[in-house]
Amino acid sequence: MAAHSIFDTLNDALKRETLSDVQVMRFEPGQVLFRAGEHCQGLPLVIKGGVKVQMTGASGHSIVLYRMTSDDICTLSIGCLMTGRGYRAEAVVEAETEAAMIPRPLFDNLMQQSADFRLGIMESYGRRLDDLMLLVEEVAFRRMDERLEEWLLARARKGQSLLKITHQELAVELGTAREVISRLLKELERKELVHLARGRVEVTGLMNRPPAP
Amino acid sequence: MAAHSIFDTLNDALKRETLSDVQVMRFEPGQVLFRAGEHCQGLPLVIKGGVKVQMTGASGHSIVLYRMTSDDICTLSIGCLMTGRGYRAEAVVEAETEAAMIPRPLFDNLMQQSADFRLGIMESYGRRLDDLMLLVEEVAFRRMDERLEEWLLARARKGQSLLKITHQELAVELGTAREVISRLLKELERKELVHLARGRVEVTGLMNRPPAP
DNA sequence: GTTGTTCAGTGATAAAGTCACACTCAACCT
DNA sequence: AGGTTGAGTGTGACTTTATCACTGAACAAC
Repeated sequence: MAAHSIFDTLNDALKRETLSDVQVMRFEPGQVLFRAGEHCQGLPLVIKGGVKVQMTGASGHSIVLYRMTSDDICTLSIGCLMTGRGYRAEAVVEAETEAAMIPRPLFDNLMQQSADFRLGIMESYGRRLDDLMLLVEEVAFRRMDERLEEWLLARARKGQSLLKITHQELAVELGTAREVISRLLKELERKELVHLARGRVEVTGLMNRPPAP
Repeated sequence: MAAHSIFDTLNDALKRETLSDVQVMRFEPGQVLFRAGEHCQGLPLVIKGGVKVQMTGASGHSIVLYRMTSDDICTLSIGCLMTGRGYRAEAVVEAETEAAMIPRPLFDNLMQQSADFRLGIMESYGRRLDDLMLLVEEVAFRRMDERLEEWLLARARKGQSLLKITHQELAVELGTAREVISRLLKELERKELVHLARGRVEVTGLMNRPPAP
């Protein structure tokens, strides 16, 4: 199934209007799309690249909530745009990203004119809610060693098995403390499932595990 | 600010059409609006009452995700309706509830015709995302004793301080095990902040605490 | 009453989070 | 080159939370 942008569903007139109103921006890894507390300026639609959305608790700990990739619209921004409240999370660019910034009037217009656009937005929202519900369940009930193994395995499967990541970053991925990750990784190394180096985790022996449930 | 239904924003023609298409249903406490795995039949809009939405993990443990009250539309159902997937959570009626069941065609129609209706839906979604993000943070980073105290305090403030609830139910509210709640409550009783009885928690000494952050 | 059933209490143990600090490696700077 | 710096990692000691396996208490139905 070829990925296709939500814009492809628009008719020619709408597409022309969209192209004239939309501002395409480029972002480099590490750049911050928005921070907690800031107000929404426009609605980002990721054309290509990767952005992670994470939030920081009162304790100072952070956790990655979800990721946006090609053709994802930032549902969080819709909420901020509609209610006028500030962001509760922050978005950090991971891979080189192109995003279309949709101004509010254009968004309103598209919502009114295109049933497919509406459907796309609703589906995005549905997926985000699902993601977050799943995350709540994970964080509340699942064991950290399992979650870590699954995370590493998922990354290793799609891409190389040599991951460039620090223990601290892994801790933020799973919403725990760095020490916990360090100890669990040591344990995995003892079982010869990974090989560790500074800023690196090489997955060596997890590959024939049952996939995530 | 008087609560007003999202329907009040509609013009007369739409309101007439809506009233003829919508089926108002009544639910008693304990009834289940939908279960995990089931497919969505129509979009519930709560007119009055209270419904809790909770999910159960693979471990068999449950956690309350959020609640719906007057004028809340079930955003979870929109997602199911749009994507055709089954529910991931279940909805349990807490107080006697009246809800309008909106069929898909009417929903599509309203989304097309009314900007205010669209705005209302978007705002609902925004609130749900916010709720869930906050919940993730709570579950991931906050201490259980604090969360329990805050939960009891919030309930005690709006209503009577004598709560009819079991330890098991409290455990589901906070997404933990019953034993944990039992021990924490015992500790609170020892500090003379609550008084315990079978199926009851009376909040006696928490009232002059700092409100939730 | 007796008999179930739901609810609550508790000890033992394991997993996870917190705090404090030491060590290691790589980059940068005279 | 040697030294300094800072991010990244390892670990012990301790607390909090989760899990397991029970026991007993309160209530309802018979």
